[in-house]
Amino acid sequence: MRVLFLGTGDIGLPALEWLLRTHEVAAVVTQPDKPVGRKQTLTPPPTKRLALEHGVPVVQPRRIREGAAIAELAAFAPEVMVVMAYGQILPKAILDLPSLACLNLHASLLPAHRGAAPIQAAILAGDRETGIAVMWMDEGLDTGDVLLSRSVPIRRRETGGSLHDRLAALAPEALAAAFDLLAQGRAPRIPQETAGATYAAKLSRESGVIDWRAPALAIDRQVRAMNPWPAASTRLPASGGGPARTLKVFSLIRCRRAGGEPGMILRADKRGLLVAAGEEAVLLREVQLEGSRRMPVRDFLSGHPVAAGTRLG
RNA sequence: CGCGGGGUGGAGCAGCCUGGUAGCUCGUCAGGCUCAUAACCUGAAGGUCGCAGGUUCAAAUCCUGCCCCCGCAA
Repeated sequence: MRVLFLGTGDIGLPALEWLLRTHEVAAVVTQPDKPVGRKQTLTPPPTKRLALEHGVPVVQPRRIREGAAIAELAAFAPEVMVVMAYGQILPKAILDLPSLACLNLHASLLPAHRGAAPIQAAILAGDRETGIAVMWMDEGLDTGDVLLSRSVPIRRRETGGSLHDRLAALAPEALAAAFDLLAQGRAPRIPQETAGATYAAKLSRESGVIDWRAPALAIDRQVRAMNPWPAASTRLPASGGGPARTLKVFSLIRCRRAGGEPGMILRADKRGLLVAAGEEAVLLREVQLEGSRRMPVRDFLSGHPVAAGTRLG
C-alpha cells in the first residue's frame, strides 16, 4: 500500500524499516533538524537518515498544521498514514488525508499511559506488562479506537532504555498484523475504556529527582524508569570545601532494612551505598557525579569517600 | 563562537592557584593470619602526569595550540 510515515524518534525505526521493505513509502514526515549536543551541531532525526538511505522523500514542516504543509502532504495521496513518535499534534485536515486509515503506534496498552512518556510510566506504575497499541487516530491525545495491540512482560530489572528497545522491536509485528487486517477489510475499531485511562506526562529532569521519603519499591521503579534519561538523581551535600553536587543513580538493589532518616547513608563500602528510604532501604550500585562519568559505586567511593551518616537529597 | 567540569600506575581521585625527588583509596601479585570472609597484617610490581610546542636552572604545576571524555542545555 501507499504509505506516509510520520515519525521522529528512533523508537519508530524498526517500524519504518518494515514499511520500507514491504510497502510503498511515499514520503517520511519528520521534525526539522535540530541543534544537538555540546557543539549544537544541526542534526537530522534518525528517521530522516533512514529515509534518505532508501531514497525516500523527506518532509520537515516547521508546523504541520499550516496550509502549505497540509497541501504538500496531500500531494502524496497516501492510502495509509502511520505515525509513531512524531512530535507534533496532527490537525483533522492531516488525519483525513489517507483514503484508508490513519494509524498511530503507541508504546502502551491503551487506555493506560496515554501521552508522551508511556514507557517510563509503565515501569513507574509497577505494571507487569505493557505493549504496542495500533490505534485509529482521532483528534484527541491517544484517545482513538484501538485496532489491535501486542504486549510484552515488564521484567524485574527492566529500565526505560531496555523497554524502549524491546517495544521498538515489537512495533513491526504489530504493524504487520494491522496491515493484514486492513487489507482484508476486517480491521476492528475497539473504543477505549475511558475508565482505565491514565496520562503519562512528558518527562523532565525533575521527574528523576528522588524523594527519599518514598518506599524503596517506588524509588527502585523510578531509578529504572528514568534510566538512561533523564536519570534518577539526588544531591550529594557539600564536603571537603567542595559544593553540593548532583549524583545520578542508574542502578540499585532494594534491601529489607529499616532504620535511619530517609536519605541517610547507612553504610558505604565496596558493596555499594546503602541509603535509607521511607520504607526499607536501597543499595546504590551505579552512579554518576556531575561532570564525571558513570561508574560502579565501588569505583566512585575510591575517589570520593562518603561517610555513613551523610544525608542525601 | 551557547555555559561549565575533567583527562595523573589497571579503576576512582588528590596534587596545579603559591614550579623543585609522584600521593590517597582500591585492584593486581607474593607471603602471613583466620573455621571462615567482598575481613585483617606484611611486602612487591606497575606512571615519559592526554598530545605537540613554548617559558625556565627546573614543568603534573605557568603560556599557546590540538585531541578526547563528562554535566547543563537541546
